[in-house]
Amino acid sequence: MYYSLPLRPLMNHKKVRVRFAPSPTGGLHLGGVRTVLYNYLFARHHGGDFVLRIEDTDQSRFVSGAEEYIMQCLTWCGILPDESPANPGLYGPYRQSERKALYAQYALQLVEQGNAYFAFDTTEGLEAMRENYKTEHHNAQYDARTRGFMRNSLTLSKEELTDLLACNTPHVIRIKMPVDQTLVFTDMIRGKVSFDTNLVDDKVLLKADGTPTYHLAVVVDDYLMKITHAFRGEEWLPSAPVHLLLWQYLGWESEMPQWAHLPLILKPDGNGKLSKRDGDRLGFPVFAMDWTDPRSNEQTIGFCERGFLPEAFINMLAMLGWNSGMEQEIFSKDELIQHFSIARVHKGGAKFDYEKAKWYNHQYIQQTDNTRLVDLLQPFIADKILPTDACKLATVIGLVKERLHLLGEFWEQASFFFIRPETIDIAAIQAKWNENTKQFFVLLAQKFAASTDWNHDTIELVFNEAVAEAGIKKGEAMLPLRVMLVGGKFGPGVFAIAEQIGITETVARIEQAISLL
RNA sequence: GGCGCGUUGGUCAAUCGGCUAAGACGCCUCCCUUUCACGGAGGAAUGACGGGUUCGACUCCCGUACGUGCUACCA
Repeated sequence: MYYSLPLRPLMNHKKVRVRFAPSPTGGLHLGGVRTVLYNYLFARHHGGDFVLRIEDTDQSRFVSGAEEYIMQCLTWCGILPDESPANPGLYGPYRQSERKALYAQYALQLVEQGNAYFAFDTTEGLEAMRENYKTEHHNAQYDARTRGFMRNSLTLSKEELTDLLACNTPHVIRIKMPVDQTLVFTDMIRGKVSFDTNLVDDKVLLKADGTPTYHLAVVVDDYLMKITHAFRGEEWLPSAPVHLLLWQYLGWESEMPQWAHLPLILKPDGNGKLSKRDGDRLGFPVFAMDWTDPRSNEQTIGFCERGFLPEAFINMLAMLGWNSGMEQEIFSKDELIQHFSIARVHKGGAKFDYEKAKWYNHQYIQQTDNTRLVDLLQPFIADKILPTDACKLATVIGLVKERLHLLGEFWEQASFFFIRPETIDIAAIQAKWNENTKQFFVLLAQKFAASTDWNHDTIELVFNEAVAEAGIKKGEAMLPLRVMLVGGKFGPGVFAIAEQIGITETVARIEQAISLL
């Protein structure tokens, strides 16, 4: 038997509605943010709604604070949902734990229709089955081959079943996978995908505690919330036939959303999908924002706290698995919305490249104006900069921004503007140091101290005069002056630095350096 | 093991049968800059493999290899 669902046009008369449905179990991963982003871009592009639904049915994995954390991340990224637990629309509640009562009726309906059944097997019973029926070529699973040997409503007599149910014997409801069917559906990214029903197991739909598994919950919720397009990670592809069948069995086939299974984000080295551990191991963030596990108190750094601009983070993520087809790589959020199309999402997984991510951030730092950078920089310098220095911050940022890839690098690039360097690279000065240069710097300090005008042009004029009077080469003095003021061989133009730190401090740093040589 | 999905430089990727295969990151060289960076110019580096189909294949088909995902009363 061959069964297929027709592909409906992408743009139909219904309003586009998409959802992001995370489990509140911990930090929000790069892949998660990208899924949100693609949902958001697709919804905005088509003038549709973007819904946040919290999939918190598994109490054993629930982590307190995780939902609030997810909202914070979305807020930081600037990709807020139109409907969410915090901002309900017409299709609430938006937490599965609050929708618990909804699901059982549908599972029961499936049992009545003969598409599902009660199963009373214990953990031990299931383990025994997996052990007994596995072969060299097949893993044993709960399916047409094995369900006839298990304790379920297909094998139990009517009386036994009634008794068991009457005694509230713990049980689950499983879908009854049909035999010898080929299920075909059209994925928006992958095209036609097909599955043999004989190879899919009888997934649990309703758990013994009465909560639905993901399989039942997505279908029911997507239906009730009128979701038209469903994006999720590629790891869900193997269970798509179960969901397809559920839409069909529940009689909602014509309402089924179009699926798009997104490619995975892989680790930069080696193989496998990117995990938090890879970030720890290779020294880059994996979560959008800092996450502290309430149980272990383990802290994990986020892109935000590492010094990424949200626009850069979003831009970088958008390009990881999607491409506009143009040469342009820097896209504002509005441009992303305008150009995004699901047809241009890649099929293959993409390795995450932190260097490229930093390059995006670097680009955004360059094009962000200094006053906004002053605000963004606050968390990174609040404990370092005196309030009296705050006014010159914008100027300093303008001077050093072109060498920043992360906001957190600001202090190492600019601390000398605010405080005297703790150590200076004496060796770099000594290479050019002799009695003549020493006399030059003594003279220079005197001239600086006597200056009335103090800006980079006048400073350079004074410097040139001193060079001429001392009879040395300018090249012999430039680098030592830099090292005296900065501490090392780096930083913006030396006269601009002198201007910013002021006459007194400039003279003091020169004199201190001379005394050390 | 089974099943699904994938495979263009080290990485992200363009190409929808005409390719002398874009561009970006990273790397290297040079210029600019008496520092570092920015900027500019250049360079090295790519179609997994084998069969078809075709006048012509990176593009289509098949096989193999490799990668990856799933194979829970987790999502």
